[in-house]
Amino acid sequence: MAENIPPELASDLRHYLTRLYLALRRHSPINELSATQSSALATLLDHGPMRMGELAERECVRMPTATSLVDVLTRDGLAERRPDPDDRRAVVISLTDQGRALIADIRDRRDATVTAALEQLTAAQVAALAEAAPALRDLQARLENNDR
Amino acid sequence: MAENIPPELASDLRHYLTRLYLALRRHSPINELSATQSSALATLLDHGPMRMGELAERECVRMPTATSLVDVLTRDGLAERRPDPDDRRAVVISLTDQGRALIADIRDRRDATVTAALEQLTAAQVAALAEAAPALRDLQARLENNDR
DNA sequence: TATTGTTATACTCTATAACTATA
DNA sequence: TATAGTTATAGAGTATAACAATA
Repeated sequence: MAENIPPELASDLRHYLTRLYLALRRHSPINELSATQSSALATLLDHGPMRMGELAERECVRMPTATSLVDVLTRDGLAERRPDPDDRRAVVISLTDQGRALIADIRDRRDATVTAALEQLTAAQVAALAEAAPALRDLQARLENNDR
Repeated sequence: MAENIPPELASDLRHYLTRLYLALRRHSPINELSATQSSALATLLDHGPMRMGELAERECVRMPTATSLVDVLTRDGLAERRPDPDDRRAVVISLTDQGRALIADIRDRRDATVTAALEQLTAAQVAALAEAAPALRDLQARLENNDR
């Protein structure tokens, strides 16, 4: 494990990461979906149909919040509730074809935005980012784990 | 400028950055300040007293939002309004000593959280992150600029 | 009894529109 | 008339508490 952490690194990373997220978020498609909604759709796309409780947990929200979120997605034809055949208390949330197409399209356009920004960096900077990507993933995992 | 962007890099970075932000955000001090409030305090700490309109612009919110945010900060003794001596329509927002101490303390604790996670990575990973930090800063700047 | 989900209610954050006071 | 800020109002997102149906 690392021992000599450069003194400013934690502060710099926290600052840049926060700003990057806000910049990315500002590129969220206006007039289409909120960040909350697109996050839920992406979770459903990546992990398949799931029960309300699992969706709430993955999105780090409480059940009533998930209920009202799914209400909106259902109203807009992006997701649907079905009864769970194994447990009549439960519902299973799944994407509609329209929901699947929309979130895939949004992802493509967001990736294109980041690619366009990357193209304005130097080749060395892009290489540094590619080198650091796995460390970013692990850093995130550590933060999540230290959390719970 | 870079030309050959690795195909998965944009997608990976977007994903890790989003998750990292959410993980960092979850470490926000509970029962103390919301993300919105601490962001405003940090802006006031970094840039000194400013008028309501400037605070709104820096926080990327509209004026009524800034007004109610400052209402809360004032109510809690973290900031204060003063008349602008040069323009009797305007107010100047400044931190109180209590607000300054609180935001400095929050920053220190957030940095400590990130440092603790960094210490669990390998030395090579920490080096890769330190190497990539300037590129993260520039990537953010490009995204902001492409935006406006 | 315990669990799954919904309903009721409330607070924060955000916005637009209308207003007041001053420039 | 234009600008700085506030007030009025509304909608999204979040929470806790209380409830219904089922396990």
